[in-house]
Amino acid sequence: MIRIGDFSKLSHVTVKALRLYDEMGLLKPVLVDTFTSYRYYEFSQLTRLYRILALKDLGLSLEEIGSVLENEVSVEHLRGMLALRQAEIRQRMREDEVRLERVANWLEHLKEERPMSVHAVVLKTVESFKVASMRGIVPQPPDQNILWDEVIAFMERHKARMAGAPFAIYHDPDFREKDWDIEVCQPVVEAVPSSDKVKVYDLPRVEKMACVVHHGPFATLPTAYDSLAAWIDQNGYRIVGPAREINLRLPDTMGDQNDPNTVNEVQFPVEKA
Amino acid sequence: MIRIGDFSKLSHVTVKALRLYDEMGLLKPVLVDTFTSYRYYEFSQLTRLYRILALKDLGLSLEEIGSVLENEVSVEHLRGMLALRQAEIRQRMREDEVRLERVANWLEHLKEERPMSVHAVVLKTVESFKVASMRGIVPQPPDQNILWDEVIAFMERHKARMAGAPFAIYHDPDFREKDWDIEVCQPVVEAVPSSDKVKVYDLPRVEKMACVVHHGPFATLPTAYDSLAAWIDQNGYRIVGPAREINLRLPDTMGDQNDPNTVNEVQFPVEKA
DNA sequence: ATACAGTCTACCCATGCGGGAGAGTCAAGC
DNA sequence: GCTTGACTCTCCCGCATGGGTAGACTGTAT
Repeated sequence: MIRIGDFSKLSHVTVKALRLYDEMGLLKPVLVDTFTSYRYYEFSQLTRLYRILALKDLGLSLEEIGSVLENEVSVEHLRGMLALRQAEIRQRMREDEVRLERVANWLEHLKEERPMSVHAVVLKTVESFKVASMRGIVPQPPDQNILWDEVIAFMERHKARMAGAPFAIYHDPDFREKDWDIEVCQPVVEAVPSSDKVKVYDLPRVEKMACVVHHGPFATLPTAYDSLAAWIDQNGYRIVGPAREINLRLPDTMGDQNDPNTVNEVQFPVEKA
Repeated sequence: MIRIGDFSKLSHVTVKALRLYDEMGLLKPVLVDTFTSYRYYEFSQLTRLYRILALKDLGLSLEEIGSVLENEVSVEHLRGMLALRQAEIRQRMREDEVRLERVANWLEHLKEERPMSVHAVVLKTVESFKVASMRGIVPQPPDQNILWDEVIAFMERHKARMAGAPFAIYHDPDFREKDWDIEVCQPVVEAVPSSDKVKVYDLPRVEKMACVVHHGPFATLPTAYDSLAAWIDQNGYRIVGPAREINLRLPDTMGDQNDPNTVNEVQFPVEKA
């Protein structure tokens, strides 16, 4: 019978860990002195300890290891646990690859620019939600207020309640001089019947949406598009749908194109290329 | 100015997380009501929040993000942090590969055997330590007590203190019928001068030692070797040095080859093949 | 007898939040 | 003006696997 320190040296497992395993019931000392509470181990317990370490190496939690050691799990069950672990590890490796790519991308970027001058891009999942929308062809983006007037009137007529910031979807796949295909959308709380011009429907969920927030007058918005496009390219994604431009904070005076406090979010649905 | 719940919906960051970022100083609301303690945010703060998320995606801790955002770190420093992250991620991916291999190996094993009938193999690093050793050619392994007698006498003569379990190193690269090249070693606390027969020296550190504990009479020890060899092979390692057989618990009666309570640990230095 | 190394319990810490309790606040509908 | 329901606030606990420390014993060697 040996004391915990020697058992620790033997096994290369810290005393702290041994005490934890004792407490969790994974490895009880053969004897605990009633008066001093000293733990006493046997050499033969190394077998069990090594089993614990082996299972831990596989990535099982201490609790799982406990049930495996107590034969509380069938072979089938254990197989299931391991298969699950396998899937988890593979998942994490995939994530790590993506992360690695992103880090490399930043390092690349850091060569030229001040760290924080770049627009920060985030990927998020956008759930489905209900909008009142109107789509039409307008000469230039600022002319979309023709569409907005209709939607606003519609909202008031139906006493519909807004459920979020208004936004526009730019359906043209590429840049154009005139005749833009724009859909203006206002999220609504509950369904109201569509009218002739204004449709109410559920915008489908988007699995991966690359988003960037832009802060400044409208004229500077293209820089946000540039950053976003560059990020999408460099991180190995591709655009798979129309852009959304969300008006988080509208100009103080309606239609002022130069208000420096305007805030927009630009979004592109993307997929791994 | 919007409340925390709306800011949360906007950004897809939970209220809990926003409160944490506030507390950590990463993202302070523009206004906190003095009486109600309500937090009020601005749309334009989304930019900063997205920066936080982007840095978090790279794997930086919240604390690191804090210093980056406060411009407390130079571009060089940030580059260093990211390079470090890169190394960490690569390291983890390598580990995951090994883990994956091991899990697959277990799944393979589970087809045939009861889960716990296998010897549990662990890899550990063995630091350098001092031994009193004697090496010689003996007809059969049990004859190594000739060597032991010398070492024991030497220990007593020098009043040397033991620093661990005695063990034997089997220097023959393959199995043999007779004339085994065996070195018996007794770890000692401090250096004593070598004698003619018994040498005292530092056994070098071993980076990766594959170890298995065997519990049972000597005759059953070969099964431990089998398990260990199989594990080494299946996990993509190869043996790069002589085996060690550590006598954790010797037979109750000296030299009893059939004591069922004998405990040994078998070790092989290995390398990734 | 004394010194020193080993061991005990018990508590706080880390990470990035999630969950919940209990109390207070805001906006809308009547 | 009052009620109701949805928000929000501040604590506090939990997670997983121990690391670190303090204060009190204990065991062993000189």
